[in-house]
This record gives sequence, C-alpha cells and structure tokens, in this order.
Amino acid sequence: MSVGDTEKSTSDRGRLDKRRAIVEAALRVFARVGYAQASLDMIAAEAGVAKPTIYNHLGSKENLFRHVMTETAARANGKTMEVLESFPVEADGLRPGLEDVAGKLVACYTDEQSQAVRRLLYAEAVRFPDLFDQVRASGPDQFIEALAGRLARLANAGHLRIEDPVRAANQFIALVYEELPTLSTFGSRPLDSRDAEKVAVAGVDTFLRAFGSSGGS
Amino acid sequence: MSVGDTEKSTSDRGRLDKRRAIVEAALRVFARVGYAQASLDMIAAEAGVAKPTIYNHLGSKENLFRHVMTETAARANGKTMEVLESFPVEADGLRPGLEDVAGKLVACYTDEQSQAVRRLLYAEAVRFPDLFDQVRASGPDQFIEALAGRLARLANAGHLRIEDPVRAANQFIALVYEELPTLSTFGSRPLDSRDAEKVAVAGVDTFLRAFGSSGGS
Amino acid sequence: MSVGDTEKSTSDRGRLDKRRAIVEAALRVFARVGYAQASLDMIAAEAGVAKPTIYNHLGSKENLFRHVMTETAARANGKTMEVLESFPVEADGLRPGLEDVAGKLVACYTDEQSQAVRRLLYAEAVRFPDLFDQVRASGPDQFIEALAGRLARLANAGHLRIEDPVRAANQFIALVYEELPTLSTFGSRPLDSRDAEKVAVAGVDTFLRAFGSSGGS
Amino acid sequence: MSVGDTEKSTSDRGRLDKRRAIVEAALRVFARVGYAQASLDMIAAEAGVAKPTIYNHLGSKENLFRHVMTETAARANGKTMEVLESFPVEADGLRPGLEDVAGKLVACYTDEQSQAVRRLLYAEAVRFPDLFDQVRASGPDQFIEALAGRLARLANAGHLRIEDPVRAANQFIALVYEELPTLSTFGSRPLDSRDAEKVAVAGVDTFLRAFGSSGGS
DNA sequence: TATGAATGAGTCTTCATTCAT
DNA sequence: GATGAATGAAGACTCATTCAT
Repeated sequence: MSVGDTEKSTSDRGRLDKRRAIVEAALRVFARVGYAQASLDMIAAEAGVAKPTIYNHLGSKENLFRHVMTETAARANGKTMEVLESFPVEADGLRPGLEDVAGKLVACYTDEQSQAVRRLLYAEAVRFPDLFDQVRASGPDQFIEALAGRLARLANAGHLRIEDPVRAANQFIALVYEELPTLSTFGSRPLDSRDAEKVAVAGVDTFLRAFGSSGGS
Repeated sequence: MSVGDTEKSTSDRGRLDKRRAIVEAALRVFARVGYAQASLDMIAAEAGVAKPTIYNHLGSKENLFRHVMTETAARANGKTMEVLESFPVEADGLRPGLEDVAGKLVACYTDEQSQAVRRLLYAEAVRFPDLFDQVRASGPDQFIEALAGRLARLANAGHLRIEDPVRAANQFIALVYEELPTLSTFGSRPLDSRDAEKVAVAGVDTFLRAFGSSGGS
Repeated sequence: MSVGDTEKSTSDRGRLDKRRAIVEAALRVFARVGYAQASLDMIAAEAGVAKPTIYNHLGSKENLFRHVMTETAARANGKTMEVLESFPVEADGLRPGLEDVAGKLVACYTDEQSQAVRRLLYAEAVRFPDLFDQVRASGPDQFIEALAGRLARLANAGHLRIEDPVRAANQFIALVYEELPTLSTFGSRPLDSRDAEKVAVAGVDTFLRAFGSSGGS
Repeated sequence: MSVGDTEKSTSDRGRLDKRRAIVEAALRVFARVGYAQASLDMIAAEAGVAKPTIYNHLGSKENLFRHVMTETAARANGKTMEVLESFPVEADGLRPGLEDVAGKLVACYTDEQSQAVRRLLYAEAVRFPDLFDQVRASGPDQFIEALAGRLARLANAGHLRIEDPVRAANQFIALVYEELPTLSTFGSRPLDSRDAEKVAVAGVDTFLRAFGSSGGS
C-alpha cells in the first residue's frame, strides 16, 4: 500500500518543511515590524500554518524569537567565516587580496537576513541581553579572533607592521564597515552596492596606509 | 492667592514643568523597555500625571515618542558639536589634541541618554524611518561635515595628508568609536571608561599613522 | 452649572452601581456555569459593562471570584446569625421555638445565593482552599459557636441535657439540614419548601428526643 | 510471535489495560484539578497513552468524565453496601454494633476515591444533573433504603423506637457524617481518622438517646 | 486644565478534536 | 488500533484612546 521509507521520509520532510517555513516567516515578520509588534497571527499567516502549529513546534513567542535569531545568526556567521579562506597570505597581491576580502565582508554584512538579525538584536538588546551575548560569542568574537590570526601571520612575515593584532582586526572591520549602518538606515533600506564597495576600498586604503610595511603596495 | 500675570506665569510654569516631566519620564521608560512595550500607564506613573494629561500635552503615543527622540537627540548633538571647539588647529600638540577630542567624543557617545536615543532609533528604524533621517540630518551629518572642515584645514596647513576630508572624518570616528557598541551591548550595559579611553587613543594612533604628515606627532 | 454635591454623589453612585452590577452578574454567571467555565465575556455581558471595566474594578478573574464569594457569603452569614436572635431561652415554648429557628435556618440554607456560594465553594475547594477556610471561619464556625452558647444556656437552666454543647450544636444543624443537599441536588434545583419544613420539624423532634430534659415538651 | 487466539487475547488484554489506565488516570487528574481544568493532554500523559487513543476508547471528554464518575461511584457504593452486612440484628451488642457500622461508614466516606467522586459530582452538579441523579439513584438512595430496612427490623423487634425508618436512616447518617465535609474541607484535605471516629461515636450516642428503646445499651 | 473611568480592538496562549500515517 | 501533527475556536488579559466631570 505504501512505498516504504519514501513515505516516511515524505512525512518527515513535511514536518521539517513546516518548521522551516515557520522560522523563515517569523524572521521576515520580525524584521518587518519588530519583536513586540509582530503578532503570531501575522507569522502564522505568513508561514501558511495555523497558530497552534507554531506553539507545537516552537513553544512560545519568546522561544520562537530566540530560535530565529540564533539559527539565522549561525547561518550568517558561517558565511562570514568562509570569507577568511580567501584571505591573502603573501605580500604579493596584498592590497587586491584585502580589497577582495573587504568586498566580500561588505556583501555578508549587507546581506538582507544578516542586517535583519543585527537590527533585531540591537533593538531587543535590553529585553534579550543573553541572546545578544550568545550570538556575539559564537559569531563576531570568533571572527575577530580568526581575522587577528591572519593579520598576525602577515605581520610575522614582515608584510604588515602590527603590534596588537586584535585591535588591528577590530580597526580593519571598523574601517571597512564604517558608514554602512548609516547608509542603509541600520539595514532598513536597500543600499547601493557601489557605494558600499567604495567605502570598503577606502577602508582598505587607510588600513594599509597605517599598517602597510612599505606604505602599501 | 496672587493676581494678574504672576498667577498666569505660575500656572504656565506648572504646565511646562508637567510637560517636561512627561517627556523625561517617557525617555526613561522607552529606554528601559522599548517603544512597543512602553505603556502610557507606565509613563504616566513615572511622570506622576494622569494618562489623559499626556494626551492633552502630546497628542498620541507616536507623537510623544517623536518629541522625546528629537528633543533628546538635539540635546545630545549640541554637546557633541561643542567638542569640536577644542579641536586642534596647529601641528603643535596635534596628537594630544586629537586624543583629547576623541576622549570627549567617547564621553558624549557613551552618555546614558545619548545611548538610549541611539538604541531606540535603531530599534524603531523600520517603524519611524523619517524620524531616523531627521535626527541624522540634524546631528551626525552636521557633525561629520564640521569635523571634515577641521581636518581639511589641518590638511591645507600641511599637518595631515588627506584627500577626501569627509571620508577621513567618517574614518576618524569609526576608529574612535570602533568597538564601543559591542563593549556596552549597544548601550544596554554600563561600560568601563578606561577601556573606552584605550580604544579612543588607539584609534587616534592608527588615524595618525594613516594620515599624519610625518608619521604622527 | 451643577447642583453641587448631588452631582458628585451621582457620579459616585454610578461607580458603585457599576461595581455592584459586576459582582452580582458574576455571582449569577459563576453559579450558572461554574468558575472555570465562566468567561469574562459572559460576565461583562451580564453586567452590561465592557470587559476591561471588570479589570479596572476587580483586577483579575480570580480576584473577582474571591470578592464575589466573600461578599455574598458575608451577606448570607449575616442573615443566618440574625436567626439566632429569636432563639428560645425558656422551657416554655421550647419545641415551637426550636421549630421556628429550624425553619428559618432552612430558609437561609436554601436561599438561592446561599446555595450558590456553598456549591461554588465546594466545587472550587481544591483550587481555592484558603478562600474556603476564610469563609468558613467568618461564617459557619462563628454560627456554631453562637448556637452552642444558646444551647449551653438552656442546658444550664435545666431545659436540656447536654454535655458537649459544640457537638450538640453541630448535631442540631446536621439533623435540621439533613437531606437538604440531596433534595436540591446540591442546590442546583429548586426545592419544595414543604418538604424542607418537614425535614426541619423531624430534625427538631429527634434532637429533643435525644437532648430534651423530660423527653421533649 | 505467537499465533491464533493467544495473540488476540493478549491484544485484548492490552486494550483493556489501556482503557483501565485511561480511566484511572482520568480520575486522578479530574480529582486533582477539576473537570474544566483537566486537559486531555494531562490525562493522556498520566495514562501513558496518546491523546487520540482516549478518543478511540471513550469518545469525548464529557463521555470520559461520565464513565469515570459512574464506574468509580459504583465501586465506592459497592463497598458501602457491604458494610451493612455486619449491621447488628439483636439488642445484644446494639451500641457496639452500631459504632462498628458507623466507623466503617466513615471509612468508606473518607476513602480517597469516594471523596473525589463526591466532590466532582457536587462541583459539576449544574453541568451534569443527570449524572448526579444516576449516581444517587444507584448508590445513596439504595443504601438509605437498605439501612431503613435494618432499622425497621430492629424497631419491630422492640430494640429501637422508630416511626419513620427512612427518616431515621437519613438522620443516622446525618449524625454519623455530621461535620466530615467541614473537617476535610470537602475532601480536599486529609483528615485525622481519630477525629472522625469520635464524631461517629458521638453520632451513634445521640442516635441511641433519641431512638433507643431503653435509653441505649 | 487635569483626571478617574470606560471601552473596542488585539495579544498570547490553551484546548478539544480530527487527519494522515 | 495507536499516534504525531494540525487546527478552529475561545479565553484571560492589556493597551491606546476617549468621555464626563
């Protein structure tokens, strides 16, 4: 009467699909109107499920929010960490390499979901301080650490003049992101990607003027 | 008990006092729990007035929020602009001058009300985009412009090597503020002022390494 | 423009009327469908007020229930205590006196509101044990004590042979009320008052057979 | 693993066990939180079955409640009727015989399940009046009838002076149970068995004072 | 003008009940 | 027959806003 495990996997797929639909819909709604203003009615409608289904899967509005935030942040953080794989390791092509990395980081930063999570985290920092810490520890903190490592390696090889790599890493991203928040009204507006590109290139330029071993190359 | 305009001025004083009390109470409540979660009951209680009095004075919750934001932002921006009056204009004492300015800017940035406004503006950027623009135009944009002017003057005098003063101004504050938001969890936590000081000094250092006419000092 | 205190009293009257209407409506609804099944919508409709008005006056469903119970019980207890004022104090007319008291007690017991409170208290004894205690202490306990006093006085005068007046008081009302709960399905059904009367008279008869100083009078 | 009717009987046993588990769990839950507050989730969890299984076996919440009440009441009534088997039939040992019966009745009355059913029946008398009638007819009414018969026999033999045996039967249990409901807060609290014993003995004493042929023996 | 009281709309959450497997 | 998942309906409670005084 049935085809066996295919059927079961179909059912499981249905379950997971529904959960996924809820979480994604919730992210969209939260991003659109904020945590407090988002009603479970909106989210249920957006996800195409009944309201109690959300409770069956996620338990409560607060829990739903936490899941949405951590899962989306994890995805975004993963993409950001991948960028470091193309980080330059030699003096040869240092500037274009850094520009490439900076461009990719800007792309990650301005990714729609990434902006949404960041804005929501900021907005609800008072209500969910622990969530803020958790996301930061598992994301930005690790990223800064990794970036500092790459910079230190370049410094050791004499390609950069850096005393405090962690601080330099922080300054690198400060320069690269610079006015992104302002340009996009904290992510609530689309942002011209050429503007962002220019900012990134300028940030790399200043970074190399400050830390390049021979005034940049 | 008294007559004539004295009475009227007394009553006017009372009215203004009441309005002021409402706005200040509203800022505290909004900062504590956010816009959506703040109820007019809380605000009325905190201000020591009856709920309808808020409507008499400010009209609606949204309007109250707008007034609170713009008035508080204006006060904060005023203080920030004053900092520029001590901006150095000569090569002599350039580094300590910039460090002094950076320290004062950090103090302004980390001022409690200032953080509260910034956080609320961020949090409600989607719901009140016009408010965001208005505050930015009357504050940060003017500040950047003024800062760029000071930097251009220093560059013209040969004390700094700067091509694009506006960009340099943005980078200056990016370097100075750097990780302030992270350190204070976007303003929801007190922040060690010595840490902030160190960040500011390091930011100035990097800025001068990049833009100093002779490698700094 | 106004007639002075009349106007104010009118407004106060309106307030109190509204509160009274809520409490009375709540008693009716609770009695009709029980605590858990009673919705504030029903109560608000029955009282002719808006739902939040109930919250303004009474705070919560639980609190409303407590007020309804204690206020109604106090009224019922008051009436019951008044019955004792006609309690016989002499051997002359002892039996008719006791029968009169018994009849009045049955009337109090079978009073609609009284039955409703008793049934609700029983029904919700698990959820509101403290309420149960409070009502019992301020009502039945005091009544038994007072009744025991009257019986003791009769015993001292030699009109009754009673060793333990409190026990005798309990047995008196046990005999008088006897099968009232069963007859009225615990108060959920009207009860034939002649049946009740007979039970009361028979109860007095048995009581006097047991405690009368000369086999009854 | 096995075949034929063994398998079927095993499965039947399982089904009946499951049904029994559901009914017993339901009684516990209903007793603990009342009818309206008891959710099928609680009951399913307490019974260790899935929610739809309850529907397969009992059909609906209301039906489940009816079954639980009637089955438990039948069990309790059976035990109560058994007590009458030891009812004294001679003048010799009348008082101790009645005291023995009274004690056993109190034990039945204060049995945990018995109290739970009584309380639930009282609590839901308005919602389930027919259930109340059904249980009363099959239980208390028959018991009173049987008790009246025993008393009549004793009266006929000259051991008691009773005109209306049914009334005397009702008064007997009224005196014996007397303040049990109050002592145990209508069964929602454990009750000191020595207190109950004393009440029973005192009830028998009064009963014999009233109806004993020679002042009791 | 300032306020106590009232309310209509909307929020989160729970529950009895039913499908699909 | 037993179950995990889904849902429509309903409930307690809150809030921004408006009258009447």
